[in-house]
Amino acid sequence: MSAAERPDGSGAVSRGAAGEAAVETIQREMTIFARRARASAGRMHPELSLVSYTLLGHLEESGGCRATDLAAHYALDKSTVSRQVAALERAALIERRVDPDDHRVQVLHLTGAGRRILAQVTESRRAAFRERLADWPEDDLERFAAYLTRYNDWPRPPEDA
Amino acid sequence: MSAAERPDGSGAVSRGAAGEAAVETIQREMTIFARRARASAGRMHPELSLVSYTLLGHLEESGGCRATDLAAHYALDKSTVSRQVAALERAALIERRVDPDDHRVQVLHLTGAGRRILAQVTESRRAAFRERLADWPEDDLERFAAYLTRYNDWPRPPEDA
DNA sequence: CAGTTCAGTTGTACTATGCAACCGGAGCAG
DNA sequence: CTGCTCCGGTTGCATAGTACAACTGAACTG
Repeated sequence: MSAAERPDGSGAVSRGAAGEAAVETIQREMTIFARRARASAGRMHPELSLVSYTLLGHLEESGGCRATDLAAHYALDKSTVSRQVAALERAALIERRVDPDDHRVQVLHLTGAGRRILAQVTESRRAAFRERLADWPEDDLERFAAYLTRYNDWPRPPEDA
Repeated sequence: MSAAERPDGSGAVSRGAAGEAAVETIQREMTIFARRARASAGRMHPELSLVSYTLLGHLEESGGCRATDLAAHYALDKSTVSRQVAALERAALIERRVDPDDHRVQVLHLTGAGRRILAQVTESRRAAFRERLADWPEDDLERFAAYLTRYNDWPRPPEDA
């Protein structure tokens, strides 16, 4: 049962042998990437771990949010976020502002230093990517970017039928 | 200095705005993927963490090797590998055979159970990837696979000129 | 006002990891 | 053979990141 064993009308196309091989390759390469990413996640930058970087990035995009939002968005425990936030605050990269409307809430904001470090790390990462992708034709870059986006855009929000 | 500031003849193409945006997207999506992979690496499978899975896979491919080889290949500390190996042995997924030629060396081999679990985890991962990629056209799968392979194939071996 | 809900913190435990120190066999020089 | 060194592997720390559970204090609800 190599290919057309999908009688489920799920909208899926049947896979030929080539498609199966491609899925296999994607799995393997994603695994390799995940392992490497894991290995370098801590030492991504002397200042910022991958998680901290992500949290800071979220604060930048959102223009400030609550720790609980971060936890929910990234499927982290609130205690984990609490400690990460504490560390980032200790490093003066973020600050907490108690929400005047709800004293339980602490809205997190990037500080100037936080914005600076975030930009710096982003730039250093961007440079690394740019170098790594330096000899890719522009067409391939755009297709690869689209594929990655599509890959990550899953599971799609359960588009309530 | 947005684009054609690369007077270095490095073989790199100059990037237009679209190419820059694509690099940016690739960076962002790879970061997202890395974060998710990190989050699920431990609970990838009740039996096997991502690292254990990788080590088992290497043993399968290589048909047995030393712990030091694993450490070198995956840039892990030998102590880390030692402990992982100990756990895998405890779980009876691998066995050690002292090299008769060099009593310092323990050649690691998959056991039957190890092979079975590895195959099972591989299959379960493959099924997950298949589902995730179910509605991708075959052409896109193949291109995506090729892009990922190319991406991971870096830095290339220092092709001694 | 009392009970409940919610944001966040803290205590505890566990896993993964690295570094450094160590152990024991192997190989080599004399 | 003896002694030194090299090397594979283990073990003792220390650290980071995480989760779970219990707790604190504020806010909402009836």
